[in-house]
Amino acid sequence: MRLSQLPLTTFKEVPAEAEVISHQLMLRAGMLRRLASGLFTWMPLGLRVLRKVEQVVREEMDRAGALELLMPAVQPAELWQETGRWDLYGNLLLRMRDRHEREFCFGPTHEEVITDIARRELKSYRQLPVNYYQIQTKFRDEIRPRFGLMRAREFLMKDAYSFHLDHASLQKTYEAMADAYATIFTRLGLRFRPVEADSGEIGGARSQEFHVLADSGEDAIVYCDADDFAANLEMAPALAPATPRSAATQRLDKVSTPNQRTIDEVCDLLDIPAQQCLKTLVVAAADGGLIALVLRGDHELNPIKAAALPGVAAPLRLADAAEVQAAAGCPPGFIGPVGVTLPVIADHSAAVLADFVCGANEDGFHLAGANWGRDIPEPETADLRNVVAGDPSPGGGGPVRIARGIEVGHIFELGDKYSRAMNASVLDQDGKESPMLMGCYGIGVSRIVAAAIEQNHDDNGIIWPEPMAPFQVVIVVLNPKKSESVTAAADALYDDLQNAGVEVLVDDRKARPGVKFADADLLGMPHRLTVGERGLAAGQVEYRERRSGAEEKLALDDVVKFIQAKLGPAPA
RNA sequence: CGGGGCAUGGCGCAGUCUGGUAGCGCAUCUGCUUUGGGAGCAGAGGGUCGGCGGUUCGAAUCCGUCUGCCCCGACCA
Repeated sequence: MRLSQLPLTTFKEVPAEAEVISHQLMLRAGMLRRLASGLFTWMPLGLRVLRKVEQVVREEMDRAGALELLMPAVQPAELWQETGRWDLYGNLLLRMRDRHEREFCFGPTHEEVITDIARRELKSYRQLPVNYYQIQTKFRDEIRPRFGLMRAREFLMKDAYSFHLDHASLQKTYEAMADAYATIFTRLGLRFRPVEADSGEIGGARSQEFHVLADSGEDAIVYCDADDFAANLEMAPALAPATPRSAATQRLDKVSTPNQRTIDEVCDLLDIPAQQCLKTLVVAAADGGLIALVLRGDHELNPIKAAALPGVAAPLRLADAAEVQAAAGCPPGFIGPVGVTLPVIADHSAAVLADFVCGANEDGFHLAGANWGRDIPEPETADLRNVVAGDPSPGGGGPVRIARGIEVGHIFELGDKYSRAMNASVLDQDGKESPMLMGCYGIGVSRIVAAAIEQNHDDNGIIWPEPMAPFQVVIVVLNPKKSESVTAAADALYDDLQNAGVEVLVDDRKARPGVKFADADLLGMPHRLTVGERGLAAGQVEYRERRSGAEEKLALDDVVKFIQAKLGPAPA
C-alpha cells in the first residue's frame, strides 16, 4: 500500500478521551476512531491488524477440528426466556423491538442460539462430538465502557461451542481448545499465561482464562516459576500456614487509639507491623444476620472466596457503619473478635497469630496482646484472603509471583446447563434421550489488538508483534520529489518485496523525513527500510528494527533476501 | 446507579469569575525557501462556543433544563 493513497491523520497530541496507552496510540496512529461510548470504527490500518488476528484464530480453530458458522447478531427474546437469562442478564442486554413489537436483543453471547441449532441439527450420538465456532460482533451494554477497545460495548469475539455425549469427550475437546489457544497466542507473538479461573456467571465445572501479560492489565494472576501453578487471584488458594501458632506471652491490654481507624494508623501509633494486627470485616449472612470475617492486618479479603462460604450471603455485601454500630456497639474502625456476639470466621493466617492487636469493640480503643483460645474462642477458619507474592504455591514448587494480565481468552466446561434448559438431547447407543454436554470457548479478538499494544509499545508508539502488524515492512522514502533515483529505487524495492510475498507499506508522501520517521515509529511496523539519496549513492538502503532500534546498511540487491530472513518461514 | 469533572474549528487548549459579537498551538490548503528524526516565512479556509429555554439593548460568558463524553466507586475495620 502506498501511504500517499491513504488519508491518514496522525496526532502528536494525546486525545483527552483516551486513558490507556493502547487506546491513545490507536487513536494517534489513525487506526481507530470513536463513534460513541464503547463504539469504534476500525480505520484501514487498524482493520488489517484485526483481520490478521482473526485469521490466526480461524486457522487454529479449523486445525483443531472446529466448524465455522455465523449466527445472527440479533436474537429473539424467546430463546433467552427459555434459559431464564432474559431476566438474569439485566441491563447488559441491549434490547429492542421490531415493527411487530416482538422483542429482540443484540447478542452479548450465543449459547442460546447455538443450543437451538444443536437441538435441531444433532439427533444422534453418532454425530458427536461437534465443535461449532463463529467470529462475530457482540454487544454488551457495559455499565462503564472504558479503556478503549479493552472494555468496549461492541467488540469482535470468537466463540466456540462443543457438544458431546459424555464427559470424556467434552474433556478431550476442552484440552484440544486449551492447546489451540496456546498455539494462537504463541503464533500472535504475545507473552501470555493460561490460568485457572472462576467460571462465574456462565456456570459449569472447569474453566481456564488466557491472559496477555501487561502491567496495565485489569486482572492479577498468580503463578509459580517452579511448578505449573497459575490462577486468577480471585481463585488462587492461600494455603494454611504450616507452622503452628506460638504460645501467648503477653497479657491482654486495652490501649487508647482515638480516631485511629485504619490498620496503618493503628500500627503507626502502636509501632507494630500490620502482620501483628487483625482486621475484622462485617458482612451480610445468608440468614439475614451478620458475620465477622477476620484477616491479618496486611491481608486483603477475597470476595469470591468469602461469598462461597456457607452462611455468608452471596454476592458478598459489607455491613454499613450503622449495622456495625448496632451489632458491635462501635464504629467499623474499632471492631474486633474479642467478646463480639457475631459468628466469627478467621482466615488461616489470622488464626495462627498470637499476641495480636485488634479492635476493642469500643470507640477509640484497641486491644493488644490478644490471643485465640484465651481471650477469644477458637474460631472457625477458612481461606478468606487474596494470595500475596511470596506465598507458597499450591503446586508445591515454591513461592508464587503475581503479575498483571489482560483476559483475552476463556474456556469452560459448561456441562448440561443449557442443553437441559433448552432440551437439546441426542439418542445414545441404547436409543435413550441424553442431554448433550457442552463446552464453550471464547477469544476476544478485538481485545487482543489492544492487549498486544499494552504489552508492546514504547515512547514513540506501537511495536507490533510481527504476525499482527498491519504491514511487515515500511519503506520510508526520503524526499521522493527531489530525486528521481530515490523514487525509482523505492518503487523497485516496493515491487520486489511485494513479489516476494512481503506486505509492504511505502511512505511516498510529500513530507519531511522527520515526519515520516515519527509516523513509522508510531504505526509500529516491525521492519523499516529507508531509501535516501545519501545511501543510494553507495548503492545502499538502511534497515532499522522497530523494537530494538538496531540499524544496518544493506546493499540494494540483498534487501529482499535480508527481509525474508528476518521474517522467517511463512506460517504453515 | 451513586459521586466528581468536562463540553469552544479535525486534535490539544485559552477566553467564562468581571456579558460587548471568538483566539492560540498542531493539523488542512496555496506559494517560496528548506529537506536523514514531528522545518521557516507569507497567505488562506474552517467554529450553530453540545441542545433547548430564560435574563439582558447585547450571552461562549449569568440562570434553568436536557444531552453527550471522561474519571472514581468493598478494601475503612
